[in-house]
Amino acid sequence: MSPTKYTISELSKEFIITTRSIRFYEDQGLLSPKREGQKRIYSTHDRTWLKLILRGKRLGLTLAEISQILDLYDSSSTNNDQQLLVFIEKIKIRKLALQQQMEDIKALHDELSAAQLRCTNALSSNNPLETQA
Amino acid sequence: MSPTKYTISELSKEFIITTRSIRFYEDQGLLSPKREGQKRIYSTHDRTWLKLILRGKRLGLTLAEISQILDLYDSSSTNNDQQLLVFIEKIKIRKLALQQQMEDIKALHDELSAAQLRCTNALSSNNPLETQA
DNA sequence: CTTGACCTTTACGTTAACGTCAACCAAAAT
DNA sequence: ATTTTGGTTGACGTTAACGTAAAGGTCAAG
Repeated sequence: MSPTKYTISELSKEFIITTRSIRFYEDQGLLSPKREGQKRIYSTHDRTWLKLILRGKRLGLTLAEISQILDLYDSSSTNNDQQLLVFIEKIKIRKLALQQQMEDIKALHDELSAAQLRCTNALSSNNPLETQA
Repeated sequence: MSPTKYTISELSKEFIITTRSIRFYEDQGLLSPKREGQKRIYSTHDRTWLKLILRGKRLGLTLAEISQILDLYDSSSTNNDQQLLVFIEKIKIRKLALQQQMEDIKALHDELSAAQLRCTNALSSNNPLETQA
């Protein structure tokens, strides 16, 4: 069974980040672990949150943006219609940005594939006589 | 016909970035426009390069990473097999990172959709005929 | 001629996201 | 008992990617 509580160093090892980073995320309000005495104790929820943070980072999001997205995850607990509509709008905008990023990735991936092909074709063993640009 | 030469301010307007940024990219070796006297003159090639730079930024890449990718685009002009093999490896690694990013985007997108749904469902009075994008 | 629009270089300032100490505490191992 | 291990809070340092003047060159229009 996977553990239900984690120390800061356990998480830092699992995700290969420094404890400094984890504390920094807390400073910025992205995490709020419980304490046992002085020591931080992370729940599975905290761990999930951390995973989401790191995924956001891989996508090039700033911590501020990630924070906003994390807020959206809890948005359904709001009972204020006005707020809900705001959330829905924010979500739509985020999804559009992701759409754009998806297209960017596809384009870049295709171009890299083309470059890859040119490289392999340019290898002299495959192409003993040609040196076309 | 679209122009074949651009001033720095034309490009800055077209892509909605500052001239400072454009000059900075040149400083970092990502662009090398010709000069007419003192003034920078950008070719369509430079413009394309700039587009690639901005796309890289949208993907959260650093300028250093973008620079390396731009190098890969020209890699087929190399005639050194050893270098070509290095390029091919680099391209593979880049493509793997893109793959990871793609998965991250899909996951996040799905989760946002779920959150979106929870939000619409949480709206107090049912709007029975409401649909969404 | 001088004003204004656009361009230039040089250089210091700023923000985000940590890195890197320092000085400390507290439980566990030797 | 003391060393080791792992944790804590400051607080200052660092890097990337620009922002923001400062100080000036050029060229057409008024």
